[in-house]
Amino acid sequence: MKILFLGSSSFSTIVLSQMLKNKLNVVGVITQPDKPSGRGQKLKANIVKTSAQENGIKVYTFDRIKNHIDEIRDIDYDLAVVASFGQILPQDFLDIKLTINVHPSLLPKYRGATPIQSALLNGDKVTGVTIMKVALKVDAGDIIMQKEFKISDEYYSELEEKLACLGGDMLCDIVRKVENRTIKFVPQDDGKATLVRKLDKDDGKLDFSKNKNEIINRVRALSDNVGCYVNINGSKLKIGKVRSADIPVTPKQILKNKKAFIIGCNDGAIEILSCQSPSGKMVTGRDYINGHNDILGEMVD
RNA sequence: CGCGGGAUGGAGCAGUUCGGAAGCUCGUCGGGCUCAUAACCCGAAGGUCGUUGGUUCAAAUCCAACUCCCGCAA
Repeated sequence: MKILFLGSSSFSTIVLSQMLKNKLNVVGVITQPDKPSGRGQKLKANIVKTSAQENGIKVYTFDRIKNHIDEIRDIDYDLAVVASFGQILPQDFLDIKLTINVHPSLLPKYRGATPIQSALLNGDKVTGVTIMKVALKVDAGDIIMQKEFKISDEYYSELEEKLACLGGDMLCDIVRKVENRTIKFVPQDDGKATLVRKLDKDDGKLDFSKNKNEIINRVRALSDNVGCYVNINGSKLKIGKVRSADIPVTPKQILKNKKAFIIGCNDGAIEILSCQSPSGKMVTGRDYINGHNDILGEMVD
């Protein structure tokens, strides 16, 4: 079965590599064109493109897929697999061949752009991967297969990788079902659907007047993608990893302790395990305190 | 040519404005104190201040070029 893959994020890359590991026959990859990014204005190839080329797969970069329908019709494929592509697929494309999507949530929960972050942000114990037929309405297509995944204490990137691998494995079964014509479609219950929006920098600001779990969940969900931060003495401090600390501290206050970087919150305290000041590298909380012992006892915002 | 910050003993930082004996908080090693400690006391080792060149009696500090690192914005 010849597969055409569409994706453009790190999640896509992992799904793709898992598919290749599972010996699925990926004949082509469609992704977004290179964009200027990073410092300077360097044109940076997106990771899906790089990864596909390394594996000798033909890559098509289409800014708007609806402008390239004829070219796609000329591609010889049987099934299109979409994973975090970032473009809404037009009906013209869906009419060509069966198109399925790998979505890292238990649909109809968390339709939209940030299913993984949302699960972490809400402190969910269980999430999962859904593979469904792509419909015009975003993430609303009929479900083909769904598997649960128990969340332990993963951060975003770890959970993303695990779910992407799970998705890549599920695709194996699905391809087999398509070949055997035993594939079944189950409509989603639109009444139970929730939609999650994109997150931006402001969502990464930590509020230490809130409870421990809320803060920790936010860091787990956002610190390694959008980024989490607090303001100390007027400058932003990026937060990497945190954990709960069993010491009573005034909310928002930095504990006067030279051995660890601990900030009080509503129901206890949070230890900052790693953080990064502007211009600096990500360092351990201990190292940060060593170089900035003047902030001990200060309040964060 | 998108904007900006940085490179100082093993770690994280100050010192650079206004050149003139290498400093802070830790770590390491040795010793002491304590029932005990993310506690304390004493002592020691460890740096050609990113690289190259320039100015100067004198450069971490001023000038020039280069290398590497990072934040923002996309």
